[in-house]
Amino acid sequence: MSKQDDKKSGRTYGGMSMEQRKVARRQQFLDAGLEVFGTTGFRSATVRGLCRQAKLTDRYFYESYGSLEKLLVAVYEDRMTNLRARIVDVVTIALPNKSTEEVIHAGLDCFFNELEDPRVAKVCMVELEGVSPDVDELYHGYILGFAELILWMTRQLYPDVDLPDDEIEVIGISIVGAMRQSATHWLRGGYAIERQTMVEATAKLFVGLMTLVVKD
Amino acid sequence: MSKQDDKKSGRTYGGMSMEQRKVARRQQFLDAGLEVFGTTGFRSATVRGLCRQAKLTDRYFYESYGSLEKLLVAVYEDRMTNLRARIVDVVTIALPNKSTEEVIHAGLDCFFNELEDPRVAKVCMVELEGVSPDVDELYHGYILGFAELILWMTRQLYPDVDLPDDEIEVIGISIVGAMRQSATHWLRGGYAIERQTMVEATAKLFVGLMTLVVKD
DNA sequence: TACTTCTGAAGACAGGTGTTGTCAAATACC
DNA sequence: GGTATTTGACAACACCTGTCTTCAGAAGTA
Repeated sequence: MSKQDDKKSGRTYGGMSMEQRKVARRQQFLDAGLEVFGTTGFRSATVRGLCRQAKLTDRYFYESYGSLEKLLVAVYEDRMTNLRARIVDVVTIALPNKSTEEVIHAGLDCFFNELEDPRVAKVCMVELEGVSPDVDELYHGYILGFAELILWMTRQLYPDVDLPDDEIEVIGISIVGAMRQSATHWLRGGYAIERQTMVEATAKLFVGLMTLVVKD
Repeated sequence: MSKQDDKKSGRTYGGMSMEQRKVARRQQFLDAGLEVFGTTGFRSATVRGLCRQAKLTDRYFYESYGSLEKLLVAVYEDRMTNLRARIVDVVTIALPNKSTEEVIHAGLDCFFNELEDPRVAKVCMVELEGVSPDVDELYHGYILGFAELILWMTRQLYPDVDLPDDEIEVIGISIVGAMRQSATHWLRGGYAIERQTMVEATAKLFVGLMTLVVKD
């Protein structure tokens, strides 16, 4: 109540304040999580192995995240917000000037570009499936959000699409699934396919769908 | 070497021969596996819980399958061969007489019909992802096979599609991904969406793609 | 009925993991 | 320099799971 309002003194150490050390450690765990979950996979991950990777002690892991599941979610959300933001950037820049096909190509190229890091691809495309009910909820929430993002972009291009709402939702989800599966395929094949090819193939799904829907 | 060639005598018990009892037990585990993996999920499954569900002892589990992973694969392959066979049936019957759209609708309706059992949907759509490298290999082999099946059907309808091979492969995989994701969405929503709606929405992906590819 | 085989329940054992506690060394403040 | 705090390594503990063994009783066979 007097001078120090914080219960924990929080003095500086190693040239960093308490707060700085905490965020640094969180970042270390985030990096280690991407490495471990993105290579060995979540299922075989252990707290000890993760701390070894992060070069930190178990205690800090429990202080920072508390469970492997929470760290997994943190890593996922970190990369997904990044991925999403980049796509939104690219597309909103392309929207006013470019043709429909060019916008689609730009968005997909951005998508596959971000997933060219196999660890990111693994964490964002496959590792979250079936971990726990909570994670499932969050994961499919993101997928739905991604679908809505795609639908929003589509409406920018074709404001007069006339389809039942539930069908539109399913179509959006399907497209996300298509992107997910093709990205997984790309990853599993060791990125042997050219990114250009991935973009053009998936773009055909978009374009085909749109020409169909608009001409309806 | 004399009369009994089998090392294990294999006499009858409970009115069944040794062989009969073995296949019966394998089936019991298969059923229990579908139930456990399809509801609680593979990750939280244990040998003990599975045996309780199957009403059999641990020993028979190790005799019949040996590991949860092998049982999971067995359950998966069992349902997938069934699913595949039904779709092939429906489509090959529809192919000569019906229009393209009708064939696509018939195939998709069959697909979603089979997945209306939530346990089957869960096992076939989500549970195999990221279990182990071996299972991954097998799983994505099936996905690839499914993609090739779809491509084969497409060629029956449009023999003169002219696209690079690698693009065609990615497109096939994408379509499987679309079906997978929409089915997962359907499952997660407790089948609130009409099957009809699922079929029509995903059919638009097919039809759109084909009109685009053919008109190229 | 006597004997062999099969079954089911339970327990024993080892290995791995999450989690907490201990303690010496490093670092900062006075 | 002396003292308090922070850190890192490691051991300890409890728990769960896979796996194998034991053993009494059921079911068939002679």
